[in-house]
Amino acid sequence: MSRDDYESGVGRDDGMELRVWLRLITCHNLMDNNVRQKLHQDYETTLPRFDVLAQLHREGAPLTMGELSRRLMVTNGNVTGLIDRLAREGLVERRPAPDDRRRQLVAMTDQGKAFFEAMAGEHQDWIAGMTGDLNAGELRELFRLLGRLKQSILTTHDEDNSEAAE
Amino acid sequence: MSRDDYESGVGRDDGMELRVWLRLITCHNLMDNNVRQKLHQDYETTLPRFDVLAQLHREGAPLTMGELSRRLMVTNGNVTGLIDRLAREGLVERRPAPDDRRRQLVAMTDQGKAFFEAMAGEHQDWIAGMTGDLNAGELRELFRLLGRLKQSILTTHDEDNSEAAE
DNA sequence: GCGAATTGTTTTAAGTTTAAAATATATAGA
DNA sequence: TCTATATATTTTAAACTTAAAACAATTCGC
Repeated sequence: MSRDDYESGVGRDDGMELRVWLRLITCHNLMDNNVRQKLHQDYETTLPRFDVLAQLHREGAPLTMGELSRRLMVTNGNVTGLIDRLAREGLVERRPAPDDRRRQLVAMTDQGKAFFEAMAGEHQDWIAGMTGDLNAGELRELFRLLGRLKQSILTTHDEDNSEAAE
Repeated sequence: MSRDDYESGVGRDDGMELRVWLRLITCHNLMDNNVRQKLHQDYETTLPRFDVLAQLHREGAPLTMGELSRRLMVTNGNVTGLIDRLAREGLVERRPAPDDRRRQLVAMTDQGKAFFEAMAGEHQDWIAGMTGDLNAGELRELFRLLGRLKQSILTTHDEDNSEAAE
């Protein structure tokens, strides 16, 4: 089932840029939906919550709301709601930052750390499973080209902030 | 600003699969957020609505709710709400399918077609701009590798439906 | 120090999204 | 036919997400 997807019906003369973009969306959606569903079924949690815990776990220290917002590439208000729910579950806790009373530090609880570590290994297996057909060389080359794309996006797409100087 | 992103803090010994996945998420988020913001600023519309119109425009004919759901890779209920809002804006209209009274056909109105076509060219320019640093060979290779990834995902991630046979 | 601009977070309103249940119609088998 | 099963869509409740406004605290320039 679901042979069709985002790419279906792309005209044969669309630019290569658009075709790359549509295929990237397809891959993202397929993997994203798969991970989301497994987190729901196996751990009764959601991908955004997993992502917050992953950032905190990798940092190994509390992060501010704003830093989480930047790393997850979502708005501040979004993070507020996510942390509310994670705190209600007992997986993280808020602490006032000692040096700046505007800031909130978000720290994982022991329970949150244990919960994330229980998921993390399986999560990596899911990803490895889905990328299993690609050999090491293909993975490296894909990684390299995505790095090129990332740099291209970051250097190109900032021509709109032209009124910042006044 | 926003030098940090989803990838920051990846341990140096994480598998290459995970690193590819994180970088793919980063590229997707960067481009997705950029397109979303431009659609909002320039056309006062949203990416999901653009996506629905794009599918209808490419098909060149009405699509059922279910077919839209499959192509956009979102749930049926999601499409119901999207079509409600697009219909309220006068950009699409619902029609009962002639042969099957369960089905709803969704057709673009003339207004919807004109609106999409006004956006489509600029949309392609946005994508081309963001991918501008990659030459034709890199784009082709990225397209090919994403195709390999897509096939890998589709062939691998279906080992969970083991109770369907009884 | 004081006031203005900046930075960090939350709130608000609207839209998006999912999973699950409900509804309606069609199809297949006894 | 009649009933069970399957398919197509909508509804529901909760969560996610954004943009914009509001609020709070800091920093900067005088």
